[in-house]
Amino acid sequence: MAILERIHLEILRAVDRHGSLTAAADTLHLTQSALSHSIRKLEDQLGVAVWRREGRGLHPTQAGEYLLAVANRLTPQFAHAEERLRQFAQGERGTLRIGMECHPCYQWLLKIAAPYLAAWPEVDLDVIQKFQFGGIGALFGHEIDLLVTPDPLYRTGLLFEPVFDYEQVLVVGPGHPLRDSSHVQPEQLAGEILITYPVTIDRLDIYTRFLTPAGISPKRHKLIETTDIMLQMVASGRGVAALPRWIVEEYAGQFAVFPVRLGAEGIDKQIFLGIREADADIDYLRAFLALARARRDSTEQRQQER
Amino acid sequence: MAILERIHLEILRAVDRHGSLTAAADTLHLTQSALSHSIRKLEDQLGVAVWRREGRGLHPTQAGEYLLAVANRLTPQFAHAEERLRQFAQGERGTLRIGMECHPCYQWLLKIAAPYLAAWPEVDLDVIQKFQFGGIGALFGHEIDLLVTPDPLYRTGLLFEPVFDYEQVLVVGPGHPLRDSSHVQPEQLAGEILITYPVTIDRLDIYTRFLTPAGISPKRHKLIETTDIMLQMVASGRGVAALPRWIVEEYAGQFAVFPVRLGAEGIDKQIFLGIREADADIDYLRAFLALARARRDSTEQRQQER
DNA sequence: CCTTCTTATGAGCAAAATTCATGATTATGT
DNA sequence: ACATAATCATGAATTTTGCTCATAAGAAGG
Repeated sequence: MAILERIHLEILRAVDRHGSLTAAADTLHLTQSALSHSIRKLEDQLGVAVWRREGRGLHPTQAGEYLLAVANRLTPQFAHAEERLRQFAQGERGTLRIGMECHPCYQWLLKIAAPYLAAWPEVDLDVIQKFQFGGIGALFGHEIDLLVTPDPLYRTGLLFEPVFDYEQVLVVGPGHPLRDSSHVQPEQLAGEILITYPVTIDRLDIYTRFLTPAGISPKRHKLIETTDIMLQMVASGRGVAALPRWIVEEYAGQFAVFPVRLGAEGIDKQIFLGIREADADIDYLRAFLALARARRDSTEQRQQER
Repeated sequence: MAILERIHLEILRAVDRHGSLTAAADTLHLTQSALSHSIRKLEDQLGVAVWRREGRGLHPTQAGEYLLAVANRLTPQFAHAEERLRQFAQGERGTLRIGMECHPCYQWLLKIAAPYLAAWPEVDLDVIQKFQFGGIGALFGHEIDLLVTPDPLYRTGLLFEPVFDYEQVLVVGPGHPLRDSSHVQPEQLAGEILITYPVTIDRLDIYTRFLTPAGISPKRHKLIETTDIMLQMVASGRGVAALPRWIVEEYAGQFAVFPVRLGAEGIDKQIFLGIREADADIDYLRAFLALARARRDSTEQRQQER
């Protein structure tokens, strides 16, 4: 069915550039005879001559001119495609699809993204926050390549690694009675308005690890999407929230908000990165993990210095 | 050197469209095994997987998605090129490059061109009037495919055929003493201003076949490029010219010009079409000759009816 | 659980591509 | 003008490639 092949286009181009079959054969690492046979067969199959043979010269016919134009258009695209695929093979190029399962994760990712994109110019990032079957499912189903989550699920085929430790604290406004307390007990929140991100209660540590074990509920529960607005509400005394300590510290200059330890021990949390085991040797993915790891180490050091 | 071939792109597309190797194999008239081997080899050579194999399904990897996009872009271009070349082979498509060696020829060509272009929508006309080595040379050197000339040169490799007969006449204005003469003798032009196209004298029949044999020269010789201006000059009594009788008749309504026979016998001329013998079987070229021939026959008939 | 449908794989074979050797033709240089 | 060198074409031999067949292994569906 198919008559015209890449090799024919390469031959047309080479002959055009080098002026003769013989010269073209050298650059294509074939013999003059091979090219002659090749084009002869093409001409037979198409029923049209590509060249006029005049003495020892070859001059393109109208069909040959047309075919040469096609060759000049298509041949570079083959070469380019092969180069691209080589980059894919080397792990230099690709799209890293990152799934996020927690709001603080996103704040963390923003800090990693900039240096990563600079180091891997041929890699695109794609951040996805809605999954049909949860983050783990998305990882398994190849919807994403990397999962950023506080809840690792060690399963065969998946690899998880902690990349960020932090303390989850209560955030209160400047006029709040708990503002200067060393810590807060669950009972002290019974009369409070609690502001959280709009997710189910079983994914909120302040419930699962603080209020629910003590059998306490806040007076009211408000849902707010963004961190800025949440902190604005807290600063103006309209409620309290639970957030990572480092986020509270980061916003301290902007809003009058104050961290209070949750319980005497505090609630310690970790963010994990999860990947498919099969992807463990993709360069740009390893590089992301390495960057996250390096950042973790330097952060720990800073925290110890305090 | 070259790894990626047209067949790989065809396979990628077929699998994408039909969902499985097996189904794709049917449409490509190959076995499932052939496709499997083919892509496997491609993957080995590129060092990158095209599909993730999951159970009995094939899902494109990032590289596969990219390659599919390439396939969707390039594959139709191959098909289109083959279709074009098939048209070249059938003589349905091409560019007919016509060389013109005489001014009246051009007037004649205009009449042929319209019906020809309508009948051969895929054929382009290209009219060329300047040749480095004359019309015959241009035909030999493949600068043109068809020569319209009053001077056939029968040579091996070329075919000539007369397509138009006409009488070359003297044209005079309304106040000219020769206006109603049955014919003119060379001596009567000795005191005239002769207007001709700007070509060498050996290509002007009024010299070669009328004035020069009688040893006569006109009083002055003016050169004018276009037929309209030439006739305007003649009509206003600024000189006389030599043109085909049918051109004079055609412009008779527009300008007050009158034909006078050159000598008692008149000067009879013919226009010939010349082609390369090797091109004699090109459909769109034969069609042009046939159209010219048909027109000649109908014109002769009209002339006989008078 | 068995059947069915999928892809993968290795061996053998057929076909295609390539090379080799050579001939024919035509520029080129002496 | 003639020998020389360079070109492309061609047919046969050879190598390489691609394809099919037979079959295995794995997964989906009734």
